[in-house]
Amino acid sequence: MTHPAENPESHHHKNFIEIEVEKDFANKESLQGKTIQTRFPPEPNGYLHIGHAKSICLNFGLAKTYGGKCNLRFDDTNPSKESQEYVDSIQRDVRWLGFQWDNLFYASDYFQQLYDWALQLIREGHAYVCDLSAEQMREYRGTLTEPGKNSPYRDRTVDENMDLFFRMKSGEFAEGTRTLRAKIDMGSPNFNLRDPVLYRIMNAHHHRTGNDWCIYPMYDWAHGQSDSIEGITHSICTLEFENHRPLYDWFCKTLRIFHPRQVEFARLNLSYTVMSKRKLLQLVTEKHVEGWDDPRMPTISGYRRRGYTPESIRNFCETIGVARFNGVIDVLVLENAVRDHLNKTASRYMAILDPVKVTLINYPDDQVEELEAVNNPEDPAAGSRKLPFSKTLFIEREDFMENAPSKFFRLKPGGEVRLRYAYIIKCEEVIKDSSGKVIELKCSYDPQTKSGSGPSAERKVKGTIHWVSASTGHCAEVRLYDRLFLSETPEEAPEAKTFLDNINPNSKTVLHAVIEPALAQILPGTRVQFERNGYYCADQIDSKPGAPVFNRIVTLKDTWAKIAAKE
RNA sequence: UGCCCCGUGGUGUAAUUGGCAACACAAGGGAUUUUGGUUCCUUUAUUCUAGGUUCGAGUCCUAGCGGGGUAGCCA
Repeated sequence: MTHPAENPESHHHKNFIEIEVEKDFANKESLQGKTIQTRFPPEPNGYLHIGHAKSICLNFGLAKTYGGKCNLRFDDTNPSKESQEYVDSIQRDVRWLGFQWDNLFYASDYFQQLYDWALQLIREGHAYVCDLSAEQMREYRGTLTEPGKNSPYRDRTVDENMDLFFRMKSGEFAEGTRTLRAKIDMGSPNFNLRDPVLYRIMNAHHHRTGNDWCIYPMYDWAHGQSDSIEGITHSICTLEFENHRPLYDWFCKTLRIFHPRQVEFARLNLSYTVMSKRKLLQLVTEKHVEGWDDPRMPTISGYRRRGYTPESIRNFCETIGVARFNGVIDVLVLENAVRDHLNKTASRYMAILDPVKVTLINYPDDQVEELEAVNNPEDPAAGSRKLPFSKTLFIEREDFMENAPSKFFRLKPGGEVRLRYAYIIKCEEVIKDSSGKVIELKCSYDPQTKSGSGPSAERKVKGTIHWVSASTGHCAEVRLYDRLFLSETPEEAPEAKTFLDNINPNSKTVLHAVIEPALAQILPGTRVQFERNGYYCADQIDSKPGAPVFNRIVTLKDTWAKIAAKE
């Protein structure tokens, strides 16, 4: 047992699981001389989401903190919902998050052992074959207030059970006609102990075992024993399995096998986000989004495509902590985590999303200047680049206001503003089309104020705006993503509505921006900041050489929007 | 309605054996700034309720209230 490594990069305070783990290794006889062994146990029936990231960080983090090991184990006991595509995507996502498993296992690796253990249970009088239909079984199970009734098949002899179970395995019976059940207590206040089903008959092709089996173990029967086989010391799972713990313990005890400790924690809930795998699947299959990796999806692959960094997701998981209280985390916390990381690492560029033309009336017609621009003020090592400047430019439409409030520090008629890394300009004339829309601003520039050219350039004006030279600018597709749901709690839909009714119809906006030349050469996957606007990622799939397509990762904080909203 | 779990600023998480309730984010105010970004300073605000044990309770006990989970041959 080693002690948690001093980690200077985080102000980590121990969560309750770490405290329990430390206590266990200090006190439990069975753990002496051992190191922690955890596992991340996804079912390959969908893509991983941000909630899984919490579990991944926890399980791999625990192993790392205490010098132990963490396995990746696929809980593949229900072939009707699982596939190799999901297995592959899960491995990719775990690696991308920055974790490497010590062993790769599948619950299906243990099907034979599980079967043998079932035989042991039958032999020792702890399991029986039951002929009740699913509906009958429900009736026999009882209700919240009434105990269940014993199945009429509960007292079959060992020989009869052995024979029937063997024939179940041999494919002699139709799906749904028989189950193998543990013989525990139909009167238990805990439903999980009312003779739970261990095996059901399923004539399904399994992505790994093919057609070897036609009986498949239930979660409860497979999970704890898989943990036991792998020597898992701490089996971390979410709160909804809390009521299963007595059963988990019963199996280990009755089978007399290594007994891991199940510890439950609260799953992640994010505001404005759905986290249920079933609902995420529905969004994909019904085409409300463009796939599992749609940048609006809370999947790991969605965040990756969107441009989130693994570091920011790990930091997020660290920030939110681990507890047994079921709360909701504000998505802002996640967004802040990316901003925080990207602020330090992303190079800045000029891009105009909604251009308006600016003509500098006193600037020489054919002159082009190469201006020096800092790539990242937070990181001197990022260096600088040249920015072409000329008579005709584009600025952001929202950086000009004809009747501006006093606190508006950008361009207005007769007003001055600095063009970042360039000159101070003054708006002399506003040109509009017949509909009244501003189409051009005629401005003068002050030649004394060229950035970095000495004391005369130090003149202060209230605002600085970004710009792109018209002659050298490129055009690029930009996708603006907003939250997928309008409701803070999308799963809570009013009567006769579903979470789909809470979808934000404007969660994706595609536009064409004017970008500075350097930005046009950016490699797919690169994350950049569009100055004064937000962080963007050159899409890995749709970008072409010299023609990047940008996904907005997250906007910059916008204090002005807050001020303007107050007016 | 049974059983299990959980209640600490607006949100999330801390608080050695019971010993000055703290950290982050959010919100407000200010400073700096050639990004209304970043950074820095600062303010507001917390133990669900009622009893009990104790010199002393967020922590222990009892009751109440509130929230969540649970009646798949899903995981």
